[in-house]
Amino acid sequence: MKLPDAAQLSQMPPFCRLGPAQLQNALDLAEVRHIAGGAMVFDEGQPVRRFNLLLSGHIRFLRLTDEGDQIIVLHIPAGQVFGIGVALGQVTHQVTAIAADDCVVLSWPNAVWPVFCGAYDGFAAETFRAFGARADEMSNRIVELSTKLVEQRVACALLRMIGQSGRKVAGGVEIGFPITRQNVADMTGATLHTVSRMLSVWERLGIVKSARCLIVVTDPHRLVKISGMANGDKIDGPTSIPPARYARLLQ
Amino acid sequence: MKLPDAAQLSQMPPFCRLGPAQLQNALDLAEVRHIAGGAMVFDEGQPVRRFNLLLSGHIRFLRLTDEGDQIIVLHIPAGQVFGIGVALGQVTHQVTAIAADDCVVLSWPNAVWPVFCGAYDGFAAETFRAFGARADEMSNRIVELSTKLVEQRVACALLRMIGQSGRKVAGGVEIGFPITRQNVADMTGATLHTVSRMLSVWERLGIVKSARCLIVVTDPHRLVKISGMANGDKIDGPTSIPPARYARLLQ
DNA sequence: CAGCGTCGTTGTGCTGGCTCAACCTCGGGA
DNA sequence: TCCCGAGGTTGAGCCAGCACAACGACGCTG
Repeated sequence: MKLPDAAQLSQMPPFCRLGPAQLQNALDLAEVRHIAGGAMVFDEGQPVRRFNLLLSGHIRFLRLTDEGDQIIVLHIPAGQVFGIGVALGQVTHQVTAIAADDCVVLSWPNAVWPVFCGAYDGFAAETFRAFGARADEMSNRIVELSTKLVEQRVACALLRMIGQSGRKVAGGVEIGFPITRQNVADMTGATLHTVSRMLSVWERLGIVKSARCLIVVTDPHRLVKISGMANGDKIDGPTSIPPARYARLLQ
Repeated sequence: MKLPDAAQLSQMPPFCRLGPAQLQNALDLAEVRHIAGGAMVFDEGQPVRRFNLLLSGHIRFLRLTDEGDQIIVLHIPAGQVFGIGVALGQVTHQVTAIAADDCVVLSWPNAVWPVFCGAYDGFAAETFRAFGARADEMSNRIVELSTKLVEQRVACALLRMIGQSGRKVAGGVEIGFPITRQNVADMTGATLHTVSRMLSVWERLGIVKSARCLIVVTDPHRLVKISGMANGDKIDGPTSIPPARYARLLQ
């Protein structure tokens, strides 16, 4: 549980181009929090007072409905800023942030935000970029929820998680933080029961191997096939446009 | 079809705090496009070369799947910048932008972006803010798609549209741009058939009045009731937290 | 080591909304 | 004037996935 140092901070994308003195200065202004897995970082509706940087661990953004459902909107990996209502013009947090595993979080008061943005152009630019990625992920989720079957959505969710936080282990790639069937259900708009059945079948087929709060994908390729994404998602660059896409758009 | 002038530009949030000389300068650098309803502004997968400001009209962001489904991700009202891959670190457009009605669009080459951002702090800040709102909307959509029935989602979609682009008319509020049942279906992840049935029933109940490509909401209050949102959505500020929300989060 | 809470599995029935299908209505073009 | 295509309505049947239900397995705490 040693305190974070400037070297560690300089690894984080928004800070990577700062000099040693600036890094130390940023550290001096920061509050360090060690957050246990499952604990809340901030809650939907709370006023935004500080903005945060996740040094290590994983944060889950979730929304709770009046009926008691919880929906996992995003997972934040280490190295990203989050809870930046100060930049987004939000007085209160729009989501609840919960530590998926043990986390180390730096935070600064809102007033520091413009200082950081002014310190060098890269800071705001890097944050913009991270936000573009999050917007893309959300738009992908909307497309999935609108068009895909539960089975495909679960496959997409697993692939997304091993893509963002996968850890190579013997015989496959495991999801880098504790995850329950219920969590997967909360990500895909399905029920615990359906997800459980699905993983059982996939385990029998040798596609995944799972245990309590742990999922290892042993055959990602087959999962991609199930997920039904041709390749259009997440791969950037000049992709050729499949003619079928225009079925309804053009006459 | 007269050309836009500096006065018009100064109405737009990202430009509202610029002086006359700066406005004229921005205008001089801009390309003006008049886009007919239904025409494409840019397409998913195309390289990002310019960023845009919508002077008037409405833009629809949509995604097309390989199966030929189209999903409407967002509607952009006049006054917002869009297609700013240059800021978000995106080489290619992630969505297709189509004019919902006749639009006037200003656009600038990517290289101008940092110039605008440097010209005054408010430009980047205002764009950030607009992006925060879009992220909120998408996160709301994800929650809706995950937890609500089609009927509630359609009600939410109508309410969102009259909230963003509603026009007061005799006997209700009409959606401020042409919209088909298919469009509504594309927004809610439903089918044309289901939406059509639903609007028929609502018309009989006196909740809406609709015609070809037009929907007028005559009883928004009843629509809110159907949509099933207590009030948690879109209203900002310190809302009290309903205890039911913690049903599953706390033991 | 007993008790309990969390997490997971599996079976059974039911239903919201999709698919398939047929038909209607309006508006524009030749 | 007729035709044609886009948009809209309505009916019938079916099935993916949810609700309900009961049980099993692990790991903590006292």
